[in-house]
Amino acid sequence: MTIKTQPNLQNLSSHFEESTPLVQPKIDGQSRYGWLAAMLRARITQGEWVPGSALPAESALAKQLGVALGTMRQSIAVLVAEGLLERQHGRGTFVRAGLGGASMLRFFRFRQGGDLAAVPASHILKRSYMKANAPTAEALGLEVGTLVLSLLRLRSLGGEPCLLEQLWLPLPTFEPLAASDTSEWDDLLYPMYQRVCGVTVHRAEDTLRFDVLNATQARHLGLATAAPCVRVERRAFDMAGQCIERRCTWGDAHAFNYTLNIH
Amino acid sequence: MTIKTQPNLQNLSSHFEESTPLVQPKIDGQSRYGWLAAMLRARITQGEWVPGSALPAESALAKQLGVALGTMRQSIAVLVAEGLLERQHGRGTFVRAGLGGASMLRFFRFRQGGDLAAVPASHILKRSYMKANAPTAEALGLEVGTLVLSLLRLRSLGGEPCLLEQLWLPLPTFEPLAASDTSEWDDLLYPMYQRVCGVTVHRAEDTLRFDVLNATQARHLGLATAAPCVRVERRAFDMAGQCIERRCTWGDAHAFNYTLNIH
DNA sequence: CAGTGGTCTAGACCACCGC
DNA sequence: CGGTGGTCTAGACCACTGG
Repeated sequence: MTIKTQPNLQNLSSHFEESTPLVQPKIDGQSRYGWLAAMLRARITQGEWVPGSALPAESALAKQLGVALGTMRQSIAVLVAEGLLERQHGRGTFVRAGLGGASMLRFFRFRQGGDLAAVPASHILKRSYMKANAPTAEALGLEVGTLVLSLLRLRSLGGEPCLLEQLWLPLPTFEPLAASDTSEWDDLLYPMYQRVCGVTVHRAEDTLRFDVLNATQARHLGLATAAPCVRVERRAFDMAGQCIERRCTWGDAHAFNYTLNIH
Repeated sequence: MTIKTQPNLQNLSSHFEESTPLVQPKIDGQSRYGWLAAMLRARITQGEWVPGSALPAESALAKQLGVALGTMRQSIAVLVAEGLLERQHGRGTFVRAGLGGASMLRFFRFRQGGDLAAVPASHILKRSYMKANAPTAEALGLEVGTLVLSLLRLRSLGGEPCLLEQLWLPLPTFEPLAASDTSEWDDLLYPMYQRVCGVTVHRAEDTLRFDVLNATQARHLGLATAAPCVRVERRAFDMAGQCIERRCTWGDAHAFNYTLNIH
């Protein structure tokens, strides 16, 4: 006769009053690995293990939660597929550090000298508080008119301007960026969001459109007014799925170049 | 003591002289499921199971090949991830029918009346034999100057032209398309490739660029000469990874709209 | 070397499908 | 109902990493 052991929930009662309970009820009809994955997901998004750090060994987790090793592995595989975790043979299972290479350059061919991994220099042209208009409010899940932090930013490669960006960031999360000296900022924003504001960008959604430059945009990019451009509207999300950045990027349409695979 | 059984290779010797041997040597260092996947892949791409048909049950395959069920499942999972197979709970494991919804419309917003799944009507403007130029030869893996079949095609939604396409197809594979009445052709080419030429389009690679229309293109699309457009260059591949179509598609840049997710 | 994830086994039982 | 894929177990052994 086979005795089906029940998962073991002890040692998990130290947290309470969290937004997502760390010990979740097993929804009827849900697989055990799906339920394990949901619990791990909650513990990760709530910061029990910070991005870049290692989880306990799968064997330890399996024993702690009272499930078989294979089941534990399956639940971890779910989170790896979601991009939340990363496994390294012989080293451990790690919380992913967040998006690094989400460069807008992926949509353009400004590459000079074959340097595909070049990071364009960043120059903040303007920083201001601003009332959210309808698209920004909708993106960030705020009421129209809520105060947000807005940035105007020019990115250059080899001294040549290539991309113009406007960003809208919710408060008070990004309040730390309102005071610091913009000339000291990094060329990459997302690692800085993490370091300065404690926000990890885990996923982004980019929408591409054709557009023409207005006079101000054209001046910044060194192009003619009404020159054709590609406009990328991005929404970036943290690990909990909350949108924490709206961004519009403009680049010369003649430099546009993007390849994708269809399966 | 544990006795490690050796995989069983009997009942697989009926084919020989194939381009990829159905019974492959197990490369040293390769996992058993990787080796099983390679053998299944060869049997699929060589037509042992035609697209849309079912494979034997995983339990039968595992027994036939002398491996544990879990190992068999893992090898099938590889091919599912590659898009070669599709599993349906309670029904079976099937060879995927090929790309159907690879419409170029994904890049444009011509949708009228919210009908997102509308298939634009197809009209063949021209069909001719042509010597492959450098880009076409490179794409199809032919010598420059090799004869290929070329098509000029206009796609319309609600009577309004929206996309202009030129295609280059290798011979003799697509010879059957050279004779038939083009007014009888389907609106979707890929299912027709499969039915008429026995070619399954399994994967495609699309490269997007900004361009302007020449006079002829503009006339067909009902736009002005030199109007801004987006040009999509596609290479389509069969199950064996061979490029079997080169295609250029032009559409109004103002209708361009594409969203992608970054992880 | 100890500790990690990766592979593989041989079972059991469950959930879904179509007849 | 029989046949399919999906879940889960409790082990064993392998391969990689780092001190």
